[in-house]
Amino acid sequence: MMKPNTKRLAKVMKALANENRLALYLGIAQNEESDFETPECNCNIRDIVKAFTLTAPTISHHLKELANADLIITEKRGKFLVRSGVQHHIVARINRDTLAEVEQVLALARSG
Amino acid sequence: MMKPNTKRLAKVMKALANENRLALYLGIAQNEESDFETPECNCNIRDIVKAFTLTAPTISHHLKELANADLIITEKRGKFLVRSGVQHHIVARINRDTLAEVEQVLALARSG
DNA sequence: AATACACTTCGACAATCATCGAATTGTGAC
DNA sequence: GTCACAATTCGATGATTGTCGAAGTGTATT
Repeated sequence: MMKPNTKRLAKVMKALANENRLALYLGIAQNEESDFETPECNCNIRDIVKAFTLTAPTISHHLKELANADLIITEKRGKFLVRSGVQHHIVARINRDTLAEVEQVLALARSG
Repeated sequence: MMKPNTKRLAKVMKALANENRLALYLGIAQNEESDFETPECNCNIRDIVKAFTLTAPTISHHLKELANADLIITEKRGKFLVRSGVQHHIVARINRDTLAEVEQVLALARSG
């Protein structure tokens, strides 16, 4: 079994080590599934973020951190439809490869 | 499915978010299996620690942090056999319950 | 072009953290 | 009791982090 890249893994863990950032990540996980592919989705970051008390700069910072650890993939979408309330700029989804990486190492730890 | 306790989970992640501490944790995982139950084991913390460049206080700090996040369980063992080179004070093993907790949340994130 | 949002970048600041050396405590050997 | 070694506790210190408000950028509506 390959020795895990602790440096890289630690970076991923660090990205999940902040309560708000973790909640953000899990929030994205819950929303992405149904909405990401549909163009009319109102599943942009904003919808998730509304539940947080953090300011926009902080959210932006956290998102960058998650993306930087390859935990999420973000996309800008330029569809504005203010009248109908659909105005999404950024959508995010979970990067399953990274998730799998982490799970693999943990499984390795479990079995010695 | 129960909403994950993000506060607690973030604490666990934080304990794994430092490269050295993560390596320590994985090192324990690798060693515990074979040695923890045998009384003649030379699988004490010291053996693992030898590979690190960190000083004793730092190791102690990291171990406490891991234990505090319920990631490992430590035990003091008072067996000294200096002649034969076996002198172990502390042995540690992985807490599988916590590991399972983490894996569960990640699985939840994977499946949306 | 002017307005309206959504988001990012840029300092700034307090809080937390990783690490160390020195001193202390604990445990077994002699 | 004393010696040797293992581990912890106690500051101290430099580095990193989470958060913010202010200012800037981009994009679409009017």
